[in-house]
Amino acid sequence: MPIALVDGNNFYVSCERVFDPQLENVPVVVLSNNDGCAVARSAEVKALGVKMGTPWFQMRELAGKHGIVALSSNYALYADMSNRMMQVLAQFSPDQEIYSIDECFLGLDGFQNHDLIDYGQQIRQRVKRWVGIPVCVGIAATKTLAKLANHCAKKNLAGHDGVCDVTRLSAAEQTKLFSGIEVGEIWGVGRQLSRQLGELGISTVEALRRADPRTMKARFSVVLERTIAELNDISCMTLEEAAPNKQQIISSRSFGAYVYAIEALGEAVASYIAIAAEKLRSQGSLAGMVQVYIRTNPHAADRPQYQRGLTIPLPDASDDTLRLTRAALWGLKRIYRPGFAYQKAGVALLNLSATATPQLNLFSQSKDNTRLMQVMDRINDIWGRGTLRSAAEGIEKSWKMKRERVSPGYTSCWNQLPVVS
DNA sequence: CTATAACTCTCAA
DNA sequence: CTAACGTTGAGAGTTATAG
Repeated sequence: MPIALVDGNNFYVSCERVFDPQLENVPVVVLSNNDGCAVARSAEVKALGVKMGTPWFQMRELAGKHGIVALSSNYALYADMSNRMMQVLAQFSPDQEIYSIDECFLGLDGFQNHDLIDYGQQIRQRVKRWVGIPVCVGIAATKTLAKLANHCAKKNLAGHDGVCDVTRLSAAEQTKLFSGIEVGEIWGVGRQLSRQLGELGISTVEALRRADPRTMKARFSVVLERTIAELNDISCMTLEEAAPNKQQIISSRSFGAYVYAIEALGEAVASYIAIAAEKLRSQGSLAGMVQVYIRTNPHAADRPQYQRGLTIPLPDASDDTLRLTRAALWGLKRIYRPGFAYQKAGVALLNLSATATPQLNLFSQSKDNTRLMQVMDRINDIWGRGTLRSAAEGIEKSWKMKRERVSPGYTSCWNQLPVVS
């Protein structure tokens, strides 16, 4: 019955520290794509009051004063470290749900005889020793409570140094613990709900736990009703071990500098299609519609604003990068307006269906380049993505995102390994 | 009218 | 020197549309 939620401590920062020990005990932030906002903060940075999502330019002064090291995000590195961590964690239970890049649930059915706090400590030690990443472990009867327990473990609200087992607490201890935690910490309770619950006088976990499920369902939603049940040890969310195929695949990015010309926008759109189509093929799906969208910078209030998207239905569902690209570029031509400073473009593949049973169209014109796509995927898998690509993606890619402080590909690129003498 | 498609809002990491 | 603020995906609920 018990479930553990294992979560890496400021995961991206910890990944960087594994390969550069000089970052240990130093304030470190990892920035989002385009070096925009802080997406991971070391404990030292959190102590300086830097909030999640703070734009880098806003904390620049503080960073200078306190020697904050800022790094561009290096997703190849984090994905690799994540895989290693998940493999180690899988050794601790036959039931694992990988929930995100840095956390997973472990089903602990049949482990009731173990000392779960001790088991949690073993998990922490092994991941630290074998992968180098510090993690915390929350244990409870439901996923929602396990997430909450993990929060307690991270904040060390219940002792036991990085592990919190809620099932071991008495009713009185639970009441005390939950009374001290804001509702917003609960999984599924975001900004809007926190505010509205607050207006009803429900501002702590304990208050929501005690709220009447029927009333709350009527006032808010089934989702909140389920959350309340989960807070009361009634499990409503099962462990999902196999990730289902995506229903939509999106690829979008901000540019390193403003883009004005449709030619550059087209290169970006073609590049994003290539990324999305690769994911599409890897899950064995076909796309029935292609969406393309462009926008100016909404934060630059003094500049003229423009934002538009278009969804293009395909005559036949396809996974052919070249066909999807043609559709997207056709759409781009329709929505493009000259004279604007574009900051971002994106594409989405929608209406996904399985490759095995393609919907046949009586009026089908062209055939997909199936073999070409297979060859392209193999080459790019071996030599890195973008090695073989359509000319539409462009060569220079002057629009590509800013990554001024990226760490080496420690685990993914031989010639970026630092030389130790 | 109903069934479904399309869109909006919220949440999460 | 200046300007500079992420990405991807899901689900629920609402609105628009087709038949």
